[in-house]
Amino acid sequence: MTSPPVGRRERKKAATRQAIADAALRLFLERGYDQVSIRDIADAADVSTTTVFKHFSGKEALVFDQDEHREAALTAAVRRRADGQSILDALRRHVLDSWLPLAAHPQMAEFTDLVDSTPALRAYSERMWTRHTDALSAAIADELGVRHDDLACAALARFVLQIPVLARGRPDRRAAVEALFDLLAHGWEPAGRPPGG
Amino acid sequence: MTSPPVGRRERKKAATRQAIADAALRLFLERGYDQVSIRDIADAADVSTTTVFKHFSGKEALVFDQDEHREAALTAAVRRRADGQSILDALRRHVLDSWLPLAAHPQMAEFTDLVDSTPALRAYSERMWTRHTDALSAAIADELGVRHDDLACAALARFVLQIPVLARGRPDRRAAVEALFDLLAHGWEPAGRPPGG
DNA sequence: TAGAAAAGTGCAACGAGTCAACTTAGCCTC
DNA sequence: GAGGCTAAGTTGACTCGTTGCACTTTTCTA
Repeated sequence: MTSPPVGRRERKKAATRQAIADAALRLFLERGYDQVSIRDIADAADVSTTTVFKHFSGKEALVFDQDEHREAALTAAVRRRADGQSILDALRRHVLDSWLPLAAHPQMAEFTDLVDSTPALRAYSERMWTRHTDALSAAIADELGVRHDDLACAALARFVLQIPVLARGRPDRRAAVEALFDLLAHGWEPAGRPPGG
Repeated sequence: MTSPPVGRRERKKAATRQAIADAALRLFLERGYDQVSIRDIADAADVSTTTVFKHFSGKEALVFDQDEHREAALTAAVRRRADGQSILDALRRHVLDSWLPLAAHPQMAEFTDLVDSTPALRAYSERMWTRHTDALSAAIADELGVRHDDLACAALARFVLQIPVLARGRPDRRAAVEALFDLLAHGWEPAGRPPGG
């Protein structure tokens, strides 16, 4: 994935970072997020608390350790989609191919429980998705040849990024993702089916 | 609006609360959110920091002082809509009638600037809207006669509540709200107009 | 009038996060 | 290989949001 650190120095840095992340995850799963302090984590990783903050921007970031590629992958899915494929279908493909396997991974279960049972982490997790709205919106606008602040593009980006959040916790995630993309594609009031009319 | 506090005690309590809120807003507008501490506010309102937290759940809550009626109004808009009106149209009416006038109020301008320029407040503001998703989703499900965890209802509630967020900062808010409801009603890919196809 | 209940105070504490000064260790160049 | 540069890590003190506790004052009620 990423090129391995070459010097001893960088290897040690990476090792320290990993030790912190490992200790944090272990303690969080053992005791719960709120019952673990940064000091606990620093002690377990045998570093000082300031070192923890040198490697991670905050306590929540210790839980979500890999977010770099998401934005790039997202915009690439739009920009490098197959000929004739609509943007919405490209995004549907991307979510189905990239996010579903991750979410379905069995090792992910207790991790997901941790996030779902901690309000601070739930909020942070949603923000992680929605952080990419601007980039995705710009990519869509480029592809459609409209201005970057186009309202429909901004809305589409925002709503698409809510789909993983909405599908999380559903028994059949794949079906949920498909249904949600269908709703975005055709709307809640397609001619002849006004809900509650 | 709310029945006026009757006893001396409740009047004093309300006065203290108001003094805190006023001091907070004044200081925030003067110096910026991050440059004002709870202790500053307590001093300005001539109370102790503990008293501040007896009246407000946290620092952000000092900025948004009135959120009670929103949820009730939202679900009522769905449940007590006119005969033959679709749920989506009822929500569109409600947003246009209730939220637009508030947002357009000129006195609101510097307040909006404060919120927009402070990341913590932006995030909190979005959470204030989305906090009502569950209640709105349940109301919609009731009206449609489907289960409370129905996916389409949950998605509709969530997306509708994003509309004020999306419309904020647009030059023509009313047009933006209308356009966004139209998108939700008919989708991004109505037959014959596949975007980017 | 006594006393419960609520409102408020003061103080101390905790945890997250920052800052500045210092040490250590890898790396580079002469 | 010596000396110097730099990044990683340490230390300790500090700010700030937030909570808990013990206490006083005010107001309502039996």
